[in-house]
Amino acid sequence: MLTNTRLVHGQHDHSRCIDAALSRAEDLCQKKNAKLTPTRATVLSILWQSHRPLGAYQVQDRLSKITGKAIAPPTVYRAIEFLLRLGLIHRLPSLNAYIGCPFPSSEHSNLFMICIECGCVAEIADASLNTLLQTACDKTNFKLHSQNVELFGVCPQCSVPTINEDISHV
Amino acid sequence: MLTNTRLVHGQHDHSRCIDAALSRAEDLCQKKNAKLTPTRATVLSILWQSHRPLGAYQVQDRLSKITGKAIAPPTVYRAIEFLLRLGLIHRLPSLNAYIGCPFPSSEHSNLFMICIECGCVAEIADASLNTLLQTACDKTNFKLHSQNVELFGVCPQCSVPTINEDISHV
DNA sequence: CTATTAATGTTATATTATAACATTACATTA
DNA sequence: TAATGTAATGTTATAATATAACATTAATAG
Repeated sequence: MLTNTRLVHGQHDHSRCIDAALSRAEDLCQKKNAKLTPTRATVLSILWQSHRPLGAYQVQDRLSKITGKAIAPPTVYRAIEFLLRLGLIHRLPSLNAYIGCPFPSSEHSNLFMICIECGCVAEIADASLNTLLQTACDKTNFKLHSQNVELFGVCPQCSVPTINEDISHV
Repeated sequence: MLTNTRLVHGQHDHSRCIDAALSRAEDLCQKKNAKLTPTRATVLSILWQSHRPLGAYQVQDRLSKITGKAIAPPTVYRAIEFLLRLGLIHRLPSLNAYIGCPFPSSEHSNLFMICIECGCVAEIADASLNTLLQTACDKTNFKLHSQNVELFGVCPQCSVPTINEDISHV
């Protein structure tokens, strides 16, 4: 089971997450002959600032602040579309929000664990789950193409009773 | 495995689906002491006109035509909210659309098979799947509250090569 | 260098959803 | 029955998310 649960749900040096994500993105773009332009790279890094997803207009705000100039929605949505196509980010439909993908080049199940307390999102790629979903589809002759699995609940950090509501891990 | 796959993916007397849904709704409202007002009942029946989900503004159009008067968005969203709360309908976040629930009173997995050809949506309640999801969450100490599982693919009707593109089953 | 394509900028607008407040319907009970 | 409270609906305005359409600029290939 491939997952970034440990990082998302625990204290860690997050700058390494960001660096790794950008480096993976560069590799993938090289491989696929796609251009990771400044705008696209910045949007990706914005989506990696934390393990919480951001809405397009939150990205817009940050992008605008970083570049120091006004950014129109299409700019953001184009970058998002590009990153989605390459599998570098995911859209979480139930949140209208976007988040960096921790393992963009591996086959995975688009399974997200969304904390309803702190908003952090961990991703899981689980073969046995995929198999089971595939089996359910086979039974009814449904040809599975893609999927979106959103699990809502409380992450380990948030379910520990704390004095000071520390959510710095996300 | 509880499912309405057979109905959704095959020819059937759809008026019976509608009648059954409304009858279930009446029972549930009685039990829960909730009022199935004309507006709410009409919205429910609109969402049961086919096995394809409808957007809120599509519901608005139809409700407006049925009642012969202008309907404002809040009216529709309130009815939808009521029906969602009772579990009589579901929201499909990836489609911004709503669909009647075929088994509102049973525990189920909110698992949807969405046909990318004809748009029909079948729902499945599968204990083994729920167990597996629960297990995955347990492994990472994530306390699961609710879920949304959307499977995209091609339904059996649409994957049969046909001469006349018959999608009357949905 | 120039033609072509890809990327970005710009303006406007579509689509989905909700806030805030007014009014009406309905039930309870004084 | 009148007064009261609550639930439901009506109404207006607007927030939040997303895209269409067209203009401009940058990058790349021939």
